[in-house]
Amino acid sequence: MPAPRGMPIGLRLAGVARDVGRAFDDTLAAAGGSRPLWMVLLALKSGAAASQQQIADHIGIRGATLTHHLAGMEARGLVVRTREPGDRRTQVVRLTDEGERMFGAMAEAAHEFDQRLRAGFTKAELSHLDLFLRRLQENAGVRGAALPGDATPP
Amino acid sequence: MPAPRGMPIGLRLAGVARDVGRAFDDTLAAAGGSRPLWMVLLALKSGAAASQQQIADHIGIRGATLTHHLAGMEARGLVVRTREPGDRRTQVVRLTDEGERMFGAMAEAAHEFDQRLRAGFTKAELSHLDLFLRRLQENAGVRGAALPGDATPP
DNA sequence: GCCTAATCGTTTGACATCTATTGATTAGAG
DNA sequence: CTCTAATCAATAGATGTCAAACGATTAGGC
Repeated sequence: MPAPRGMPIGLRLAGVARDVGRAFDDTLAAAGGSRPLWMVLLALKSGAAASQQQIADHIGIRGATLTHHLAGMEARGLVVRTREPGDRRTQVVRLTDEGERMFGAMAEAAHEFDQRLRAGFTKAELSHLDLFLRRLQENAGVRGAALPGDATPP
Repeated sequence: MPAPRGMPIGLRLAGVARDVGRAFDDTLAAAGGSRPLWMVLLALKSGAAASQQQIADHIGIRGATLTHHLAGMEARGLVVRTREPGDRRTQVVRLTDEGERMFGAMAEAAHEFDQRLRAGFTKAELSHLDLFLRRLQENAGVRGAALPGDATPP
């Protein structure tokens, strides 16, 4: 059977993402939140998403998963869900004042983490890394969710 | 509060890894397996790990998680766990013939997937990508598990 | 030999995620 | 207006993962 020559790039990616993700989880936990919570807050604050459907698409998770997260966040007083008047299937999600404060606390932590990740990278290297990652995503053949900073899809 | 300038690199990494991982999961599922199962088989076949402790360290998951995976694999007849004679705390894990066959089926699928991921990359680019990913891992400050292809740690 | 600390694997419970299904609502055709 | 198909969110169950706690075993000091 074929033995992969050199390190399978997918394994490297998964391993690094796991480790970086764990560190980020710890960072967000220290700020009182969690990664799913941060992603929801970020989607709402960025204005890229307002309905549950949009948030789930934006983050790249399933609607069922988001329902669970929002249930917890609403119970915690961070968001409020209301039915959209023109289409009662749709739940619109809005941040509460407490949610705004939570975002602020986590945004600072997230920014510092990002700066930390960038240590030792030149602008050109970051640009190349971004390009490489996108190419991997395309090669995998899965159409990923739009992420903050991506050009708005048509 | 500081707004991250440009796309946070950690989010890009997490998003791409999620998408690539999902595609890999689908690939392995089509071959009759799953990613955790593949990682365990790979660790055993590579000779890098024999005890549960070693496998968990090698893959980068907790011992509790591995216990669950191995329970399923043993029930499926893919592995056999035995107590090491010189230290009865330690479980040694061995592949069965069925486990060998499963590995063969999945190795081919994994190899093709890896080739697919590498499409459009030059050797130099792959080398740079590997370097960048390792740097991210170091920057995150989490000592990751040794992965197949890494130099053996002292 | 006795005791304490460390190690290994297992069990329990919680979190995040997905698939499949369901109920409510809306869209579109006739 | 009626009916079918599509959409949105919620529910239930399964998978993968982790932390904490536990029991069994080993290591090391006295």
